[in-house]
Amino acid sequence: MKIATWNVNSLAVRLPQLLDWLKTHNPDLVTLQETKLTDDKFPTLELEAAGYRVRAFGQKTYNGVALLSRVGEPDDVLHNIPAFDDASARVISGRVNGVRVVGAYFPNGQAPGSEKFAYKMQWLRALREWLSTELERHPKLVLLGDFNIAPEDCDVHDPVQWLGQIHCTDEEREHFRGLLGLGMHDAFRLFEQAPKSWSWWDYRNLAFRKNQGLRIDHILVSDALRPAVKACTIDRLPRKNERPSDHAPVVVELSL
DNA sequence: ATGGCCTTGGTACAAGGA
Repeated sequence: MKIATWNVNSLAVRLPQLLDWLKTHNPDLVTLQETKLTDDKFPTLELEAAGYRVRAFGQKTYNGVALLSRVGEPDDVLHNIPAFDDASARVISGRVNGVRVVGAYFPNGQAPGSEKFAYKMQWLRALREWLSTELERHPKLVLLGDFNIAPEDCDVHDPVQWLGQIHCTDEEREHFRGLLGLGMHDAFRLFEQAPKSWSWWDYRNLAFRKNQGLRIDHILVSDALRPAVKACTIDRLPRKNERPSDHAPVVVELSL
């Protein structure tokens, strides 16, 4: 079973690239972030024609997430974090083949000390509390998406420049470790990886060409799934497209 | 050099992203 996550930065712009990528990689489950589409504008027919069941949770202009499955209809589908009132469409979760999949677009946070940073911290607290109960109900759980957190200095092209900056603050990293503390594992780090592996590169400054990026898109698997994890990779190729998303897809392979 | 680019909304440039 292959599960993928991709922040497409507007599905209206990136749909052809997504369809290409699905055809090439045939993932069983996909979560998307920053679709930036209301559900009535979601390209459901095109994705169904590509073999996927489609669940979208979006809004105008910003945010927006989706869950695609070609291994059966997701059930128990939830939008956002229950008990956390949120104006943004950030989380979609569903159960497929006994696996709870939680696809999330974590808040950006803008800058430490800002109101948006405070919202990010509240959101992260609510996510962790919800996931701790969710894991009791669904031991086989995958949390994946754009976390907007670079967990360690090795996930940052220039840790000195990024010291204390958004994505790299101690508070954000503490929350990431808190998620691991629930019994989750960063699938990418279960394997030997090339140094300077990023999932996001700034559109500016030729950052991709210079490989100056961050690893902020992640796939966390629960204790119960860890033995099943066979590989985890970041696919840089779509970043070389003519009008790329600034994020690359991340893929995990499970023997399920 | 407190920015460089891309997307949206809307039709000029501001906001947001990361």
